Amino acid sequence: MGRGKVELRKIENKINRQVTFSKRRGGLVKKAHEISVLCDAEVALIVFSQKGKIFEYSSDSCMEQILERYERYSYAERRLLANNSESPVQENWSLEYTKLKARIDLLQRNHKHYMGEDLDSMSLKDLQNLEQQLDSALKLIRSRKERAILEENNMLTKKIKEKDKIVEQQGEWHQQTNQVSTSTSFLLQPHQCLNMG
Amino acid sequence: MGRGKVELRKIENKINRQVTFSKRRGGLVKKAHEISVLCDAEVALIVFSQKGKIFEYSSDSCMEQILERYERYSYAERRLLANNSESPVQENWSLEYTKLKARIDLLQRNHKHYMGEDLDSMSLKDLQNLEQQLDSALKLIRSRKERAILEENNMLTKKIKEKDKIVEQQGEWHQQTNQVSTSTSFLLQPHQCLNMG
DNA sequence: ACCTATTTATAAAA
DNA sequence: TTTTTATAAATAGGT
Repeated sequence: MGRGKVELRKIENKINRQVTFSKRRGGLVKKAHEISVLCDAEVALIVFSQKGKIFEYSSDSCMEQILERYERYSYAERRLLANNSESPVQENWSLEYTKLKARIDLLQRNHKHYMGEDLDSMSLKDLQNLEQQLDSALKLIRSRKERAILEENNMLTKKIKEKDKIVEQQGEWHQQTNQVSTSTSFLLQPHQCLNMG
Repeated sequence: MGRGKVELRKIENKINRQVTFSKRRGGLVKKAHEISVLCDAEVALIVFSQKGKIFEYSSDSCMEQILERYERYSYAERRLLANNSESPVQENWSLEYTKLKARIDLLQRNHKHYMGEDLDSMSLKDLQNLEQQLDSALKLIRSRKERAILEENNMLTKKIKEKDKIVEQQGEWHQQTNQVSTSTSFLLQPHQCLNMG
C-alpha cells in the first residue's frame, strides 16, 4: 500500500529500510492493539530492530504475564504430546518444582563436599579432583587476601600522613600564638602499619 | 478498512467478533512477517483468543530464542513482584518458583567463592573466613583421601594374597599331575603396595 | 515529519 | 469458514 508495490524481500537501501521499519512498526503495534480491544484478545509483540533495539507491545496485562502464560501453554502442549495426562498446569508446576529441587539438592551436596563433609560417598579420583580444586581456590583466595591487606595498609598509611600534616600545621600555629605548647604531637605519632601475618 | 468504519471498542456481536478476530489475526501475522523480512527484524507475536486459544508467529529463529533474548534484555526491569496471576495454584507456584530460584542463585554465587572466583566482591573478613573454611575442608579431604588410598592398598593386598593362594593350589595340582612344571608363580609375585605420595 | 497516490486490509454480506 | 466487494487504512516514495 503505497506509491509502489513492494516485493517481500529485505530492503537493501539502508535509509529506506530504517524508514519502513519505523512506519511498519507503528502500524504493527496499532493493529496488535486493535485486535486486542476489538476481539478481547491478549497480545504480546516483541520486535528487535536489525541493530538490536527492542520494541514491545502487550495488551492489558504486562508482558511478563503473557509470556508466562505462553510458557505454561507451550510447555503443557509439549507434555501433552508426549502423554495426555492430568491437569497440564499442575503437571507443569510439579515438573518445574521438581527440576529446581533437584538442582538445589545437587548444589547442596556439592557444597558439602567443598566443606569437607559427606566425603564417604566420593571415589578416590573424585577426592583427588576436589583436593586440586580446593588447593587452587585457596591459592587464589590467599593472593586476593594479601592484596586486600596491602590495599588497606596503603590506605591507612595515607590517612596517617594526612593527619601528620594537620598536626604539623596546628603545631606551627601554636608556636606562633603560644610559646608554651609544644606537645600534643606525640599523642599522634604515626601508627605502625598493619603487619601481614 | 471495510464497508464501514469501526470504533476501537470490543465488538459485542459474538459472531462478528470471531470473524474479525480470525481475519485480523491473519493480517497481523502477515504484517509481522513482512516487517521481519523487509527490515531484517526479529519478531515474536503471541495472541490468545478470548477463549484462550493460542496463536503465535516468530520470525526466522524459534520463539523460545526470541523470548530468551527478550528476557535477557529486560532483565533489569524484571518484576518478581506484581505477579498477580490468575489461580491460587499458579500464585503459589510462582512464589515457590521465585523462592527456589533465589536459593539457587545464592548457592551458585557461594559456590563461585569456593572455587576462588568472584572474590572482588568480598570483604577482607569474608576472605579470611573463606580461607579458614577451605583450609579445614582441605585437611579433611586429604585425610579422607589418605584413608581411601590405604583402604585400596589393603584391598589390593588381599586380592594378591588370594591370587597367590590360587596359584599355589594350581602349583600343587601341577606337581601331582605333572612332575616338570614348577614355575609360573614368579610371574605372580605379590605387587608392591601403592606408595602414598 | 508531512503528503498523497496507490496498495492492502478488512467489514459486511453471501 | 471462505469468498466477494466496497471502502477504510496503511504506507512507499517524494518533499
